[in-house]
Formats: sequence, C-alpha cells, structure tokens
Amino acid sequence: MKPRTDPILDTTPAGRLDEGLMGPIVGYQLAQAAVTTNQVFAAAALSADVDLRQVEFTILALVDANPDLLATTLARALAVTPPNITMWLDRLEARGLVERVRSATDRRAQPLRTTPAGAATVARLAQRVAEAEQAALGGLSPGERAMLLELLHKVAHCRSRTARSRRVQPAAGPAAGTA
Amino acid sequence: MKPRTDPILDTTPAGRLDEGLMGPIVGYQLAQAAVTTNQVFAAAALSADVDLRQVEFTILALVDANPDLLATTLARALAVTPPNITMWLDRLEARGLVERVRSATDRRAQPLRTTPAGAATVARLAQRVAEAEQAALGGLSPGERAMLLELLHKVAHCRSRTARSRRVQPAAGPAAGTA
DNA sequence: TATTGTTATACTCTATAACTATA
DNA sequence: TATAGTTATAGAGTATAACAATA
Repeated sequence: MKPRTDPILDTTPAGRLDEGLMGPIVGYQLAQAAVTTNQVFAAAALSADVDLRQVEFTILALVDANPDLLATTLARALAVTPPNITMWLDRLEARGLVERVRSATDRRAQPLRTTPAGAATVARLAQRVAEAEQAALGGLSPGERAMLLELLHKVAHCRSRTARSRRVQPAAGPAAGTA
Repeated sequence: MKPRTDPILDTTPAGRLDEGLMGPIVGYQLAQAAVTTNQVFAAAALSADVDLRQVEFTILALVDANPDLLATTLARALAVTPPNITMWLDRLEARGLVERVRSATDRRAQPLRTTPAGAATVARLAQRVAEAEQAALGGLSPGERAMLLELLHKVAHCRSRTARSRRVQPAAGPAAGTA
C-alpha cells in the first residue's frame, strides 16, 4: 500500500497518520466522521442548555415524529435492546419529556407520546444541532451535505433485519466501532 | 415537517418510521449507517475467525501502517483516552499482535510495531471486511462508495483539535449515540 | 405460543484522577 | 514544567436471562 498524494484523503484527522488498510473501510470512516459530529452534538446541547444524550435526543425526536410509537419498534429502529429502551424511556418519562399511554386495543402495548415540554425540547435542540453542524461542516457544500445524507441513508437501509446493535469504534470506528 | 414522498429517504431502516427532525442531522444518519457497518464487521470477523473488536482492528491497522507510532498519537487519532489506549494495547500485546519497543532517543516513549502475526491478522481481516462491505453495500455503486468515503473524510477533518471522544448513538446515532 | 414490556444482573467500556519516569 | 505512559477506580452503558401480562 503505497502513500497517495493528497494528504487530506489518506490521513487520519489527528496526527497525520497513514490510514493504511482502513482507508477503504466504510465502518472506519464512519467512526472517524462520528468523532466530529459527536463533538458538534455535545457543544450544541451545551449551548442550548439541554441535558440529553444523543440516544435520548433521537428517541425523543422519533417519538415526536411518530405518535403512539411502540417501544419495540423504537428498539428495532435504533438497534437497542428492549431492556435498554425501557431504561431510556424511564429516564425521559421521569423528566416529563415523554409519556407512556395505555392502548385500548392491546393492553400489553404502551404507545409513546412526547409531552409539550418534550416536543419543545427536541425542536429547540434539533434546531441548534442543525445549525452547529452546518457551521462545523463548513468544508462541505450544501450539495455535498445532501449527497452525504442520501448515501448514509442508503447504507443504513442495507442493514439486515436481524439487527443487533454493536458499538461503533471510537473514531476508528471507535471500535469505529457505532453509530 | 410534512411527510415526503420517497419512503427510502425519510424513513428509518427498521420499522418504517418517520425520521422527523432527525432527517437532516448528519450525526444521526451516521449512527444509523454505522448499524449496518457494525453488523458487517461482526459477521466478517466471525467468518474470518478473528476475535477482534473494531477498535482493536483499527489500532492494529494503524500501527501496521505507521511503524513506531506512539500511543499518544494513536489516542488522539482515535479520540480515545490514554488510559484506554493502554488497555487496548495491553490486550493486543498479550495476544502477541503488537509490540512495545523502547525508543533509544526518548526513554519515555514506546514506539509501537505489529508482530508478523499481527500484520497477518489485520491483512486477512481487512480483506474480509472490505469484501463483506462490498457485498452488503450492494445498493451503492463503486462511484457512490468512493464519494461516500471522500465525504466522510471531509467530515472527519472538520473535527476540532481538542477532540474528546463520545460514543456514537446506537443507530440513532445510538445515542444515536450517538454516532 | 408469540408478543409487549419489564426486572435483575453481570459485564464491558469509558473517563477521571493521580502517579512514575523521563525530558 | 511539560510530556509519555501507566495504575486505580468509579461510573456509564450494554447485553443476557428470566419473568409478567396480554394476545
């Protein structure tokens, strides 16, 4: 594997390392990119004075966009195990951001809803994160951003139905290991 | 936020959920895409009969491509804390995959090297992962894959120097993550 | 029997602080 | 004083197994 010419294309962000065999591995590049977006999220949440983890933010947003969503569906969508979804929902409910309603047709199910406070929080944070990403990802043109989102979507849809989650590597696919 | 027409573009992979406010968030899409690549990696490692986490795989590959790499540099590159790098290196060294050499010029430093076994293992696994990704990501043309890698690289390079790692959301950026 | 959701629990990974030794 | 690397440790997050209630 001989060195290429463009340093920005075969080098890790920090340290100017040769990526070697990791160069063409999508999982690795995904993890490295996630280091950036994780920073952006953390900064945005801080500036918006919202104390939510990325998972919590995501859960809140999906519940908000899909009223009466069930925990099982959510767990599958996020590749999180049922016990863990229960935990996250417990926390969000304790903070008054989501509600577990009781279904009239199926007494096992507990349709989820965001509370007004929950809806307001996601909206505000989503706005901030979107702005922060746009600012931080100044290197990408609007067209490139759109292209990236579309390609990521395609990758996401290649997921097998039997999706079990596994952490992304820490930047290297932190363990490059999550999204 | 009104529903769009193309279901593959505003829906989560599992469950056909509306992504709502998460749609344009790169961190979220990154995490969702990582669910796919994490599956692919796990399957590839299994089929190659290699027991390595994504982080370990990445560390091994970077050390292999950058002989005499220092742990500190590696930690920055992967956005992993020094104590954690020490731990991963301990494991890899215990398995005879990497070596900690002693520097003649700076007796604090311990330049890293892959052992022949380590080099062989990364090479084999990298090959498998690359093949597995190509097979799994059949939905993307070679050109799209290349474009994706380049865009991810751009995002990665937008990382701020003071990079502290943070887990990617579990699929939603698991926590979405996290991405 | 299958599904929704939960509890209990052990384990893995992460981060912080503090320390050694070199420079 | 600053850097390379380590130890010790507490905490966060995760997964597994087993269970309750309902379908």
